[in-house]
Amino acid sequence: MTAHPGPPDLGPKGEVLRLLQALTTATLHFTDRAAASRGLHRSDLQALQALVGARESGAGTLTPGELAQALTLSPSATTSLVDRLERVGHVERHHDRGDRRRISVAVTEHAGVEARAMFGPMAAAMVEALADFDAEEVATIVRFLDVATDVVATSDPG
Amino acid sequence: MTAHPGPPDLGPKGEVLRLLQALTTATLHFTDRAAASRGLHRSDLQALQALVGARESGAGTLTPGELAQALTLSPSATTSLVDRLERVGHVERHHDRGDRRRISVAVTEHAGVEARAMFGPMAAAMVEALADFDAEEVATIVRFLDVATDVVATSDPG
DNA sequence: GCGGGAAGGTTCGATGATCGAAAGATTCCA
DNA sequence: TGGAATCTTTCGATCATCGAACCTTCCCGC
Repeated sequence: MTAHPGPPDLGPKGEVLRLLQALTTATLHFTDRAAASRGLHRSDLQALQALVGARESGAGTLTPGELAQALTLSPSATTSLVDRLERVGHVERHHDRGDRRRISVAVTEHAGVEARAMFGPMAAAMVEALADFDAEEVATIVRFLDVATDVVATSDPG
Repeated sequence: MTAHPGPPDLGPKGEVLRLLQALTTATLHFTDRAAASRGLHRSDLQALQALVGARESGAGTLTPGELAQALTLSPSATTSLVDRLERVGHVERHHDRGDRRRISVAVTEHAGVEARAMFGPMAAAMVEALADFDAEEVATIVRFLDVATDVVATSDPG
């Protein structure tokens, strides 16, 4: 035993932390594989996800500026990113009526199909796995995920 | 209503999916901020996390090869990564006794301090938030996270 | 022992994602 | 109408990453 600090045992709550990290790592690997198998990058997939999310949330489309903010990316990098995605037919640029400085970036139907191909099976597997939890347990899970997301979003990484 | 497909309403289980995505996004942003504020990259932080995890799991250290596999990175990129981290004093290279082809990469105490500074407060906030859940609920959460990680890890992104 | 192959890391050159600064285009306001 | 503000793009430079070749060290059959 060469005197390593070792993990401070926090009991079941420490287990939650450990599992959250494992989940994050697994998710990262999953998206990496999904992106790599299509010749895309992590940022591209993030962008598609943000755009699909915007469409489903009623916002419809995003501007390059909003996309840059969502991805913590510089405006110039975002231009390149949209160029890439447009080149392969995953998004389209449209001039905003009303404010013609603005560009609206929208996912194409083609991208929607690909997104479903990537994440659909996993989502289905997740729903199936959730069959093992009763309604009350699912409610607990929802409550936890809500709180956990809030903690992560509002924590300061120093 | 311009005939967007909209989100297929899956009820509470769909809510779980949505929240998992939100959690993933929040985590990604958190690590991005943590890395950027220290002049590090996402891969560097991933590497440190993997190395700290290895130390706490009893494995002790990792070789560049294992690190490459853990990060889905090419061997050459991993060499550069270890160079970077070594240059700023976060890791050390040691020749493996016994098999001198092997190099063991170990985090320094300095890196451990930084890691705690980055993730400690968030972990504490998470534990505090978990105080609102009784033992049975925590057990449900643990069970869910375990299953969810397994689903993500074993799903095929097509 | 002693060669030939396998395994682990590193070096090299090239690609490309990203950044910061500056420019272009358009809108808003005085 | 003129100037500041906003949004996006262009430009040049930096650096993380990749693939291929290389070097060292280990293992195995003879």
